[in-house]
Amino acid sequence: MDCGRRDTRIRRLRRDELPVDTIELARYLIGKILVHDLPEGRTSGRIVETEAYPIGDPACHAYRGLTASNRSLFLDRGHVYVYFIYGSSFCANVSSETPGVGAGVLLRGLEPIEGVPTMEKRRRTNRLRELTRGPGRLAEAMGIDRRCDGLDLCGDEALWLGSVEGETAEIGTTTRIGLSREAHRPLRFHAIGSQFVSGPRRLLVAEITKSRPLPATPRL
DNA sequence: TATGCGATATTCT
DNA sequence: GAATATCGCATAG
Repeated sequence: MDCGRRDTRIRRLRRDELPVDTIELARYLIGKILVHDLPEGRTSGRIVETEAYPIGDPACHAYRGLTASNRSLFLDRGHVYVYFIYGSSFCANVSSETPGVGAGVLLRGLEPIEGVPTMEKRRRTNRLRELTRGPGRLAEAMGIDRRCDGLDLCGDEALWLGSVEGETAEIGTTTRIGLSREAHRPLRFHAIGSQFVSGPRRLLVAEITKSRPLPATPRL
């Protein structure tokens, strides 16, 4: 892979580039970039693990209909839904269907690109692999909390989705993690070979669905 | 590497 | 009151 003078600037994704389908979006987001610009600096990383929570899925937070807490899942695709779980962690999702339809994609793993020192400070550790591996760690490292709920990732905001040209990941498909309902469905996607994918190793062996290597992390 | 456990806050029953 | 899309630490092999 070319690691020379190529311009690796991150380009903002437009909403019309996002698939209008939860499962397709979950796959599409593997290899894309999540960026958060705050006064303390930019943090960014490559998305390496997602889970789909599609329409009609009992495990989806939108399954029982619109409430005050899950309303962001019903926004047009490309908005953030943030929730707090187990008394300890925030998790970030990307809304994934048309306005009024509730579904989302959980972001579970990120490969840090920019702002590692900021992430280390937020996470209170300097162990690289533990900065952004897992949904709660990812949100904490990126400075994502309930204030981000409802933001438009495709708008002109501090938190946004980006792309570096030419990226394609070798994507593995497995069952989702931490569920008691609908636990059998193959709705978890990950970049094969990434050190920043969560969950037990045995899950990494599952079906390979694409076959081009993830490029080297761009130096920005 | 893997398994188990306790802590914790919010939401819904 | 129960359940939960988790984390960090402990322990065993």
